[in-house]
Amino acid sequence: MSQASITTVGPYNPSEVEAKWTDFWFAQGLFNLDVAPDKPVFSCALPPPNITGNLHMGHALNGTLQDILVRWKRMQGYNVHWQPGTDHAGISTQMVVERELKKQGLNRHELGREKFLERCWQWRKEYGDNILAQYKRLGVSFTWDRMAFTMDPGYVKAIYRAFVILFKEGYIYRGNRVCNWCPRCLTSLSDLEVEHEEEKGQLYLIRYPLSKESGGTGSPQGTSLTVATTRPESMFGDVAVAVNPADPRYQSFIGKTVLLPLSGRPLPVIADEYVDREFGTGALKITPAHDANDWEIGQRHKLPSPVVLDAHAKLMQNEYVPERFQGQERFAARKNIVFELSETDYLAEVKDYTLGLGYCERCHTVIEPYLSDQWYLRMEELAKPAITAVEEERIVFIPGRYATTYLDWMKNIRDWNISRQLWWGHRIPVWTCRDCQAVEAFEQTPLKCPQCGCQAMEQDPDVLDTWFSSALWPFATLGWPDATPELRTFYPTTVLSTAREIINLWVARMIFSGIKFAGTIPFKHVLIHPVIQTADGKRMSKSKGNAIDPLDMIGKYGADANRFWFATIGVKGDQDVRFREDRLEEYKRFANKLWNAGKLVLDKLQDYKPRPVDKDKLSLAGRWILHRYSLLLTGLNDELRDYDFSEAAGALYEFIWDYFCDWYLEIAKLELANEGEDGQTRNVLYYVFEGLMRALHPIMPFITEELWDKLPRSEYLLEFESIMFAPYPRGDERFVDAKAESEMTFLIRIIRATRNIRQTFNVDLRTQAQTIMQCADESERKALESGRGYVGELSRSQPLTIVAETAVPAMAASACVSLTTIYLPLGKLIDVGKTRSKLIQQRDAVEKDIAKVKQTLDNPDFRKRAPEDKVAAQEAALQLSKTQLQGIDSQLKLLEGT
RNA sequence: GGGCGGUUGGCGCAACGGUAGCGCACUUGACUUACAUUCAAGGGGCUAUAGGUUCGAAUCCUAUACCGCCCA
Repeated sequence: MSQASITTVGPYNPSEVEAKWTDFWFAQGLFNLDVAPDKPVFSCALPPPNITGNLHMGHALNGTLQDILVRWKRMQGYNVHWQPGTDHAGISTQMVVERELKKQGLNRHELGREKFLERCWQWRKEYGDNILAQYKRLGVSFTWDRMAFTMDPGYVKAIYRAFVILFKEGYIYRGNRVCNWCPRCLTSLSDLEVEHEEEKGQLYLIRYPLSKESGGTGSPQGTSLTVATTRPESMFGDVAVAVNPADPRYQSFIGKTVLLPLSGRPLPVIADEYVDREFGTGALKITPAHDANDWEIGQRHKLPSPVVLDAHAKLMQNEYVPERFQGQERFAARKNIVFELSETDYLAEVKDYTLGLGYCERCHTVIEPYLSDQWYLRMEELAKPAITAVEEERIVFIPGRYATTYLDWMKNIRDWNISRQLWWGHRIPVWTCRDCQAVEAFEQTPLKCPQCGCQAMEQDPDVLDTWFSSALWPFATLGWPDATPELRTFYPTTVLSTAREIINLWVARMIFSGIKFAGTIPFKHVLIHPVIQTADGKRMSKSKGNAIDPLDMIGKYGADANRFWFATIGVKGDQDVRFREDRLEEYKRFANKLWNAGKLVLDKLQDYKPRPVDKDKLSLAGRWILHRYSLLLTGLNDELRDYDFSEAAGALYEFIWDYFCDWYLEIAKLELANEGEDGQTRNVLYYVFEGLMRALHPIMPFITEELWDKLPRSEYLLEFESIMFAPYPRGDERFVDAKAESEMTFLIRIIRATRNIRQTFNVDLRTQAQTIMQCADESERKALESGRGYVGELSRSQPLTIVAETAVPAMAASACVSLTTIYLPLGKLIDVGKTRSKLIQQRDAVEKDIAKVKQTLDNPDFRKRAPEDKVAAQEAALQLSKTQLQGIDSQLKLLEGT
């Protein structure tokens, strides 16, 4: 684009600039993949967002952090690939499509499987890429031409390959057991898709009378065993009552028979260690088909497991359920059953009780434990290498504490239910022969039964858990199982950045899948970013209506400002961060500040041709800013390497605003007005500002691209089509200059102290005022002399006298900085009382310092045990404070004379 | 029940064993030729509580309290 200075007035307008560069980047195809084999590789895979989803704060934060790394590495000359794409999200998508259907008065069963899937695909086409367009607004530099979807043909191939491998090796098996069932979604769920919450409920104490055969009366008035349950509606599925074998209360019951209330069915009383004697009455009804723990007990005691609740959680029509309750929904049934129990004297007591309930993660329906056939993945063997990979730190979590989260789960791993009773997803590639009952997995639809050769093969109706497919994401997107150049180049990926809630759900599964299928770990570093909460520390949720839409914020403050905020969050701080709009306001102002600095710089660099800085001809301010700048760059590269995003952002903010704008630019204006041929100011100005744009670019890509585009550029830099390919700057050792640092810091303090005096006495900063600086210390005085120009101008001290000793002027206001005393002979402007209180305030502060340092130094153990340099530092501090105190005292004494 | 994180000026956060900083808010002054989305100056904190380690603790250890997250 063109070189031009900025002529606009008024504040920076991010939306205009951001739209312009988005268009440019895409029009030029700058984000397309380039498999350059000779460059070092940096790759990462975006956690594929759900096709039903919209960009939320977590996505925006995570996307920004990855983009910062990607842009930084790209500028460092790496061969970069950032895999984008979306996830078909079985349950969620099916839910939204069903909701759409419902509006039209339809349901999926009326429509049929094939038609329903067409609707899903239609939905995917219409809305599936919404979120990617939203990501675009954030400025993320995905490898856009490698967009993937978990139902792309190539991806599907990977899934079926993986499944068949696992099946043939015996890792996948059919299991009939109690699983988590959502009666609304009508599917099973894995343990991780169930949310546990506590709720106030009731504990029902029900009498199970001892049968006549066992010596009871068979009625609730006679001898009975009182069992405690939170779920009376499941009682018709009871097959036993269990007590703890060591419980003295129930010894006599063991082996006897009790009768199931309302039904009369006899139940054995069994003894099992599992029963907690403290819970309820210590007697537990056993319902194997409707409780996971009861299932275990039932198995141990070889008990039957009658099913009494159907897939919709309604009481079944079978011989176990009394007719009058059949077809009742579980919660209605509970009410009715409890009512009848109390009417018939079976109900002993109802207690308030806080119970832990499982809810479907997607639709928040209470989970029903349900006995059914499901496909399970045997986990123990698969988990082993995935555990050692993290234990041996071949995979490192950042922050490190999340390795514990992962390891705890992996070490207690249970088999994974991978089948879902859904239609949208990857249909389980297992066929059963209707003739010979052979069961086999195939990558492609089999033509005939491999056993008997008949053609009556029937595919399993269920689909795979979505996480089974996303577990393959880092390599399936690169072409696995084929040995593509992309797979060879970009696998394993460098880093994965994601939210902590999916460490087990997704990260863990990618790790064992990567090791199993791609032969090695899928990534080296796992970044876990914080959760963004509402301003009052609540979880953002669309249904609660308290979620902040990042696109609104981008519209209001600009993508750059939002990105900067995300960078300040980083991954190393708290595990939760509160959303505060004033932070965005702050970074919008920061962008504006930078923009205006750019305006000034461009104005001063009109007709400028880039030239190297002549180090020997630098002014103090030039040396100082180059020193600061070099430290900044060295720090930035270290911080980004260590994933210290917030440190990097903070350093840039401080450098740009506090050093570059507040001090250097002000001084540069003075120097430019006065300097001659050899003057280095424009060289420094250019060198620092141009590099600064590159340094900031990964965090704020838009504004930096715009300003950099307008800057004059050397032949070398002109070769780059965009700042995103220009080299990331590095600190230059030659510019490190501790002396410039200390001198400039001293001068800044002098200027501030002088301004302070003037403000105290209402001396307008626009008028010049006579100032005397007295300093007996030679090196300090020399620094003052060399900075005379800056001090005089920036504190409006004219004429400025610098002396070793002076007779103190009458009626002067004063202040001490280090070993220097500043006097402003203000004559009648002086308010003696004010001056004195000001001095006393300073004196108090210095005395406090002295007291503290003295306390340390007077401690003999300190001198004995503390390292020498610490002792010396304390002594030096004491000396300095003492000198300052003398200065202040002598001024106070003079004041008494006036 | 187990694990983890947090508690620092009014608010949100830094400070990674050596005299507690930043932003917002607040007070005062200034439309100074890049910027009032700005500039200048200022006030405000015995770092949740109780012990301990150390010459020295916001920082390390142990309890307690409260807030929050994850797993069962």
